[in-house]
Amino acid sequence: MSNAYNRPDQLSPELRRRVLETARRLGYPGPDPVARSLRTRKAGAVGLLLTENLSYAFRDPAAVGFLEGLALACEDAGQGLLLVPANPEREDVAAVHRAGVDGFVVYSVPDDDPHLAAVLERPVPTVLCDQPDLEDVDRVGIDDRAAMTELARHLIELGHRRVGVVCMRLARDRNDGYVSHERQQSARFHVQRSRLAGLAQAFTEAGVDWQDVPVVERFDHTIASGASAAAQVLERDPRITALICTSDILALGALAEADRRGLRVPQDLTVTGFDGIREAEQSGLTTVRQPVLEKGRAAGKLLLDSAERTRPRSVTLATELIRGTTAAPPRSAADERWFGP
Amino acid sequence: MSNAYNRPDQLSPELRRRVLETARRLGYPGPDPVARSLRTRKAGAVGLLLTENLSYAFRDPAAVGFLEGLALACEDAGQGLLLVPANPEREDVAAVHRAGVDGFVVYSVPDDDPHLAAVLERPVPTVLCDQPDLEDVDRVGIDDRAAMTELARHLIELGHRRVGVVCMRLARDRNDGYVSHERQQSARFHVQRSRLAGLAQAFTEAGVDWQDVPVVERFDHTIASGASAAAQVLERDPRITALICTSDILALGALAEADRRGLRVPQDLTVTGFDGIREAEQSGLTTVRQPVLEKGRAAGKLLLDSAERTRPRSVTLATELIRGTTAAPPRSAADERWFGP
DNA sequence: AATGTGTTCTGAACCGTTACGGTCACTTCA
DNA sequence: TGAAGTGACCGTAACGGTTCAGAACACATT
Repeated sequence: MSNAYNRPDQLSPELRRRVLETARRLGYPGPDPVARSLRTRKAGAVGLLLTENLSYAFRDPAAVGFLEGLALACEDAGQGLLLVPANPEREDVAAVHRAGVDGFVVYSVPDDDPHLAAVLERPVPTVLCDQPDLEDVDRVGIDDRAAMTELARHLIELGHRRVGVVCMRLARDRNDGYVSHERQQSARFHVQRSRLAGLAQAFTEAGVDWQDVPVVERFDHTIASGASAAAQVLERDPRITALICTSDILALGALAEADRRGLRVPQDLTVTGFDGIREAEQSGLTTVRQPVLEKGRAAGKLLLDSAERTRPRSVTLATELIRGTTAAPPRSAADERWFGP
Repeated sequence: MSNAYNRPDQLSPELRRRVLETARRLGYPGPDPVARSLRTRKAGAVGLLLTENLSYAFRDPAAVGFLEGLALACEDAGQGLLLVPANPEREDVAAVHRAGVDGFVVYSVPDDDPHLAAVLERPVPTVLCDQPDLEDVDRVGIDDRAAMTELARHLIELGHRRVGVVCMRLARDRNDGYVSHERQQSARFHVQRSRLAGLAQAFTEAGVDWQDVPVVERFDHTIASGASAAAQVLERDPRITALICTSDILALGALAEADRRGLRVPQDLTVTGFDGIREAEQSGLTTVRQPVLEKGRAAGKLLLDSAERTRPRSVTLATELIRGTTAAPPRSAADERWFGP
């Protein structure tokens, strides 16, 4: 039976014909993929875990880029890509347990995510993306911290000393508002933690007291969130000369808010992002371009070539600082800095 | 064993503890999802078939919107979403056979696609999207033909009579160039066929000989393709006053080409699209907005509520004509029309 | 003590496939 | 003619769960 479908060379054409003929007559729909998977111990698919509403992945251009790269790698290997429905609100890990896959890619989830723990318990290879190094697990990512430090130094060189920060969700709980120093350091999202640390380092080195820098967090990663967060920063300290956002999406919101307030960018206020999505570069934002597609592809390859080399392996991709329409701080602000307020 | 994990009420806490304890000691990784699927006859996932390179789905905003909606529906139902790697070049149907899913959504593939045939042979519910009605299969889509007719009438009202068309791939073979009348009618992609038919009807009714209207096809669905196709149309007949594209992506390319040629839009040339993607509406394109997200969600719901109602069912969603920066034909062209060239 | 009732636990059948080894017929060559 | 070799075909045992019938046991009732 099996041979008739999958191994035509193992039997005579005559028999094969006969088998297929009766199969059709009996209404046999062809070998069952699940049973086959059980027997061969291969699901023919890769699982993707992202702790966001699944649909979010399609709204964030950076995530879409990552998906595209990952899909590319899967396609090359003839593997399916299973999007695992992991709702961040509910702690329902069942979906992870039920996923019939040969391996997992985990994309930017908090360190303490129960879904992540569930994935690691499964006896299949796993690749972590945008996560800290974990024992015995493959990893792919960028040097968020160094990239952000570079961006910060660029601003510092231009003369910016009074800055504000808008960042994404730092942990699983919703905390829309100011971020304490403590919360910054104990942030559960590796990416956000690293980026903030990079900023803190650069500005501290430049003699700025990081404690005084307002950092505002938003749970939802949308342009609207970016705008409202920017507003909150500007209300706390209207005299900041640069608004650093930890993602382009947030930065686009900040741009909108600046516009609403009649602030010219970059003359009155410099805004920066992170990721290098198309919309951001089009709008002239200063940002860090990271190879999201390449990241996805690398994650897929790492997973699918699991045999290769000694594991765990770690891939760090290069980033590039995009100098958009940044400007020196406005005169008044610069003067203030030199002569006091 | 099974009970210890899934049915805690069926056994004493003491035994459950003991079972789990020894399981852990033996390094048992928890129930195997594939074996469970085999027994329960549920894969817990929905398959998505699109005959494009998988990664393409993430590059086309309309497709991304569809995916988002579908993902939304799957998430609600706690189902995974499996992207089936179906390469349009190779006729490798194996991936369809190997997909462990409880049902399929098929998104805009040609009528004669072998992958589609393979899906229909599988004994699982299926929902077709942007496909013609098929016996015994659920369907969701829009009225492409009527929508395009409406758009055409709008142009006709403005006075456009000399138009050109840029369309997407009409069949599985690559045919970058002019499209014969015959090829138009026998197009294998339902969506493209319907849109062309809608145009033909409206313009014929307005007294335009459809045979004279240049229609140029492009295999790849990219902005660059749109631009080159627009160039081809304009070379064939530089005096056209409106360029109708069957997708926004192509239309964006046409806009770029118009710009390159120094043609002002819409004063010198009117350009229209189809889909209503964000970039298109931002650039003021006249287009038909279709609810892509809703389409994906509807497809998912239809599939997941398979029990409900009598099948097959058919859902047709509403579209909306977006009147962008269309203009009447330039004077010269209008004059020509009245007084001859 | 025998019977009934309810609970906890055990064992076996089944899901549909593939891998493997064995049977059998038939060819080849000494 | 018989032994060895070849290839086609077939039967069976897993794969790892879930489910369900019924065994075993505890306890209450007559």
